[in-house]
Amino acid sequence: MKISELSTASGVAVPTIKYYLREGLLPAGERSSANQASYGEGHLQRLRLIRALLDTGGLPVATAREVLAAIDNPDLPLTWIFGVAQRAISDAGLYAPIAEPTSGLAKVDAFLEHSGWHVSPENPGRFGAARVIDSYEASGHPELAEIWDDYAAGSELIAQADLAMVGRNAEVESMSETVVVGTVLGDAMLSSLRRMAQEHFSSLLFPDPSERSAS
Amino acid sequence: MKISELSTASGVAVPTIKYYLREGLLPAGERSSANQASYGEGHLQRLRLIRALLDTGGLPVATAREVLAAIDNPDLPLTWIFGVAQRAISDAGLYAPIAEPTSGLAKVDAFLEHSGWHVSPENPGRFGAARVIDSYEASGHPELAEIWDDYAAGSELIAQADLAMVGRNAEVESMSETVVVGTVLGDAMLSSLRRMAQEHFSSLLFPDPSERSAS
DNA sequence: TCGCTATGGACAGTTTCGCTATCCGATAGT
DNA sequence: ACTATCGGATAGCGAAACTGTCCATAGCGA
Repeated sequence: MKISELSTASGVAVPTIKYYLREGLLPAGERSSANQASYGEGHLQRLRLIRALLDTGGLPVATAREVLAAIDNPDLPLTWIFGVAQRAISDAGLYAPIAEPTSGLAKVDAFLEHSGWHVSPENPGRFGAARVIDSYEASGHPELAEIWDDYAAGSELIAQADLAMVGRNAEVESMSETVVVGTVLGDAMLSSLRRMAQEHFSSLLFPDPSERSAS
Repeated sequence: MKISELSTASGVAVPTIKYYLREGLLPAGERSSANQASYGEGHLQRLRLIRALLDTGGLPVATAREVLAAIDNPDLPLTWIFGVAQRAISDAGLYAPIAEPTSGLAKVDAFLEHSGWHVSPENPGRFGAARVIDSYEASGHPELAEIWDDYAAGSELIAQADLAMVGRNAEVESMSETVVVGTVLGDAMLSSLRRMAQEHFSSLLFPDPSERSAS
């Protein structure tokens, strides 16, 4: 397969593929001569994975490169892959370490204490959650932090499902890829499900006769 | 308060405040003369809300403008505010309507059918979830769709908490603001909680003696 | 009152990101 | 032999979110 065929097969424009090659997201094809390279099924698969991470997962290109490098590294244990995937989606400033203690950080740590969750201090989620709580307070809506326990209960279910997936077929070769895709796309899935569930319960709480009264 | 004082009080640079004024995120100050305007406590509060939506919620400026306009409109019923907030965080292409049926869309609809969730066809979450499932499949990891039920159960808990918050104090004046902040920042909160819960259950499943063995 | 500084407003410039377009010299295929 | 592609390198583009520069004017201390 040459680059133009890879392009039509994947739906990704040729210059874009060249860009991904340059950026190291996609490994180079097998060079058959000075100006000819051939790409295989693996390249097509990789390209689809790239688009999933970028389009659906919303990762920046630079981050996708790191994640893909982690997938390609066979020496990384699976538990590390989880961490790599986490750090990847936590690239943004939201999850960056917080230097000095804030009110939100204290609340997060208090929760970790009483819930018994075993979380290291540098977990990006710890900083992200702290920042969200601080934002609740800064924007004048501290009461939003009250629903923390229900959020945590939901997250627990979800994370257990995530881990169960790993535990079930930890031997599978492509497991690290599954972990990455699951972690990266999982956030998008959750947001989508929350939107739907919100509408569902909203329609129960506030039945609106003017809209979709009969199903 | 003049603009420079508003700047130091909020930590937002003066040119940035001017930018927000231009973009209509922040209402103009009260003009006292041709080159003097004074800003009040409300402006400071609004600025903090803006930063929460942009920085923590990750909204683009244009979207934040729409959300803020919805908050400012006293005629919108609370149930609509929910929809506005949802559409706001669903601005990206991920949640855009899908024209022709896809495998993912069929799976989402099948779930809605058997779960009894009452969700309108144009709910952005429906398209987002469908796209994620399609990405699972395209990237070669369709097994990830298996955890759907647990994800849905978690989302249900979370959405119920969201709605309970509204039901509890629906009379409060700033409720629409609370709904928006809660919906927009809720996604960030959830992602953070998921990161922490993942680490917690990961450490249970794969105890790693080399790392934080003693708490 | 004088003069310095700050102000509000308009507008142009900057940076980053993710592509996209243009060249170029070297084949591959006919 | 000749022309259409190919790969590779480099430059350019457009959106987004600021940031910097100007300028006429106004506040305010000396």
